[in-house]
Amino acid sequence: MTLSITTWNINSVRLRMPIVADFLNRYQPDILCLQEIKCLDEQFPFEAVRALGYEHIILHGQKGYHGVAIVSKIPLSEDHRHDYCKVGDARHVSVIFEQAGRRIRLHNFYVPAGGDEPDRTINPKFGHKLDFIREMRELRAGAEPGVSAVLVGDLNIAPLENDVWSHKQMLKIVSHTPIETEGMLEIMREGGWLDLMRQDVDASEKLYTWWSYRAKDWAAADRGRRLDHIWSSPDLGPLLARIDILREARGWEKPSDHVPVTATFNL
DNA sequence: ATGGTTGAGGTTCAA
Repeated sequence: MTLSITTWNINSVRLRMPIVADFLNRYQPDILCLQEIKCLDEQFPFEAVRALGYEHIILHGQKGYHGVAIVSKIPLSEDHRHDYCKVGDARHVSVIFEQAGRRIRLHNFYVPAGGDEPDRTINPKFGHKLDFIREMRELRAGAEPGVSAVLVGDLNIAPLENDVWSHKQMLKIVSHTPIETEGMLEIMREGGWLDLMRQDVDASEKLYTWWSYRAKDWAAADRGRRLDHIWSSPDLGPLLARIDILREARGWEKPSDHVPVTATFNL
């Protein structure tokens, strides 16, 4: 039995519903995790999503900014929303589901972008990002006995040299500064998480999930970053069948600046 | 070194 989970920063789910429908119709993942839905819970396009066969919907919405959603063909239970840094942002939701007799906790994150200046003394948004990822260290892949774990989302950090188009030129750019990349590796080490994308694609290869809207020609310049991630507890590592990064979605009509990333498991 | 684009909700912020 297989299990497929997609993560996608959608940058307004209401505006982007046509490409969400195209994606779900074509690829049919079991579960889709969205970030930056940019709407209140009651504004979510429930009917359109349910009509596509995704009847189980868990939201943590917010007016205008942020917001995360999990839509699923598989029933979802035990949903939680953690208010990181206690600022009232909708940046996390988690659920438990069951597939092939296995219970899995799924976390969906939208980590703060952190602004432009990588110095918390002059940029509070960068400080917030550092505090947020520090708090994420508490999250253990093995927190619940008998329950496997998957963590996905837009983590807004590209941790490895080949997660950015130029390591050297990006070292002082927010998303690839050492304090962020080391902080992310520390979350993984302390929490016992596996980086499933890098299990599938060697660290020597460039790997991107996001391309800026500001480039004249995103595909030609190809100055991407790997900001979106799929992690799991160690027991799921050997069960990973493949990772698919849908680069072509960056070229769709009215695209998000992030593309869908899907992990498929053989359970 | 700089500026470039997008979305939501309003004449500006966050990304």
